[in-house]
Order: sequence, then C-alpha cells, then structure tokens
Amino acid sequence: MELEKGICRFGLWKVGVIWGGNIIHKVSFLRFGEESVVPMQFSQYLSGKKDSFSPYKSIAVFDEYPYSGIYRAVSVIPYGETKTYSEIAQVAGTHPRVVGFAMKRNPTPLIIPCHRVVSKNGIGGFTPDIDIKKELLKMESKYKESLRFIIE
DNA sequence: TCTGTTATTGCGC
DNA sequence: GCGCAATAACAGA
Repeated sequence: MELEKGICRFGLWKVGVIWGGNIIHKVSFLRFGEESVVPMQFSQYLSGKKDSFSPYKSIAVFDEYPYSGIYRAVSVIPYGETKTYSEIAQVAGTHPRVVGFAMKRNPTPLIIPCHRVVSKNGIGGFTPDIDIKKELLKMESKYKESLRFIIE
C-alpha cells in the first residue's frame, strides 16, 4: 500500500499525517513544515467542525499492534469528555503506569484521543508539548455544544 | 535476566 | 502538599 503524507495547521503547531487508504499510520506535531493536503477530516476536526475521523482508523487499534487494547479503550472516549489513566487501565486490564507508557508511544494522537486521558489530580502529560493537550481540550469544550446541535 | 524508563496512584507524614 | 513505594511492559545490554 502506497503511503501518502501531508501537513496541516493547528494554532502555532503543524500536524503531520501519514496514511494509506483508510488507515492512519502516523500523526506527529511539528514546529515547522510546508502545509499541504491532508484528509478533509483533519482540517475539519482541527477547526471544530467535526468530532470524528470516520472512516479513517488508526493502525494502533489492530490486534497485532502493541497496547491495542489500551488504544481501543481510549478511542471510545466521547468528544469533549475526559477519562483518567486508572479508568483506562481498568477497562484494558492493566496498570495506570502502563497506560501512560502507551500514550507516550501513541503513533497517532488525535485519532487515538490521548489528549482526553488525564491524570486524577491534574492534566497529566503530553509529548512533545503539554500546551498541545491544553489547546485540544480547550478547543473541544468550546465546540462541544455546537457539534451536538448539528448532530441532533 | 537485569536495569532503566515511562504522560500514575494513593498512603503516610 | 511532598516523598516514596508499588506497579506493568518494553528496550537494550
């Protein structure tokens, strides 16, 4: 399968996407980069016009991928809501520490909404920059109501 | 194997 | 509030 790649904008950051067909292989946050074509779902999500990436799926939810159970548990968190590391750990049958480990190794942030996983007594962490997580959560809570209105 | 690493948690002070 | 131990899983030596 031939892979395609593109870059789109999110605030001060650029989002790099690598995909093939309906499968997203990698999502990364970049400081610099020439903007180019990405799946429409990305630009719509990043501007608050869409709450899912359907029909695109992350490569990380398939069984052969390490931590796929954790990634599946994370990917069902609804738009604009959050869960704690321990809640995810319970669903996936593992330990909160492992969830944190899996989130850091998450190949496809946004598709696997790891920014919706927060620590019990704070926001938790985010790689490469905690500000991205804060921006995403702020953006989702801002657009949550209007998106619900469109759905109903 | 053993060690270091990791975006956590909860208990004791 | 802060320090610390317990905890699961992986990579590299």
